[in-house]
Amino acid sequence: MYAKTIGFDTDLQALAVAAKLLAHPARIAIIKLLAEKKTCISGDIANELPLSRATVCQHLQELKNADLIQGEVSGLNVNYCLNVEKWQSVKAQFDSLFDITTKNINCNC
Amino acid sequence: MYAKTIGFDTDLQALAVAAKLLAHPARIAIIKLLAEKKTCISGDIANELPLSRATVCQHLQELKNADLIQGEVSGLNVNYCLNVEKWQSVKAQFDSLFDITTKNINCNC
DNA sequence: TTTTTAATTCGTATGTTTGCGACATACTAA
DNA sequence: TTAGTATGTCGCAAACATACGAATTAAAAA
Repeated sequence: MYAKTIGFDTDLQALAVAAKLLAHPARIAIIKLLAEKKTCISGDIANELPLSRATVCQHLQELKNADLIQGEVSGLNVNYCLNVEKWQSVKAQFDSLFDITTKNINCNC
Repeated sequence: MYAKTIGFDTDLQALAVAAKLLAHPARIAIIKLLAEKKTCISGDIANELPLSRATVCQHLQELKNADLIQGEVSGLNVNYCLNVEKWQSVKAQFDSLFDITTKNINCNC
């Protein structure tokens, strides 16, 4: 029942998946931190967010599973890194939606 | 516990809320339909989507509660309409995120 | 080797979203 | 009025998401 995505266009489904990744402030915050390169270390990221280490780690894994970030072990630490290409492609998907929907809008129904 | 958004910046929370609206293909499809003005009538929208009428109605109400669309009764039908200003502001929020995160990325951690 | 430290996974509790049939509402037409 | 049609709401079930303490893993330091 849930997430009955079959029947929708593939690109629509992909965009919905991308949107879901951004549907939590913690994940947006992580992406911003990595992009601004304020910190890369898992523990530091956790310290920046008002959530427990375990929860932050969960969000990190979610972004990692989506290939939006990458983690590299460095001794006792793990350095995370934004996957720039993937992030650009997410941007492109949103841009495409906004391009289509902000052109020739003529709402008079 | 869930949705522990307190502690995050307000704009971050707002963007997460906007992203959640786009986190289902049905809702993206509805927005596209209204923007492309293929149809405005509730029933026609439902017919375009691979979901039951009740479910589509639910998604419509969700978008309406977020003030992203408006519904106007016309006899026995209800014509929906994209709230262009709100949609533009959603676009602006995403644009802002992508602007910040695609400038000066220097991932070498 | 033992201890400490950082990160992650596990288990669990709880809240949220999705989907739909059935019912309710409200307007139209006969 | 009665029947028909278009919408929307309710209530339930299932799937999913979030949060965190506790246990686990793995590397560094003592």
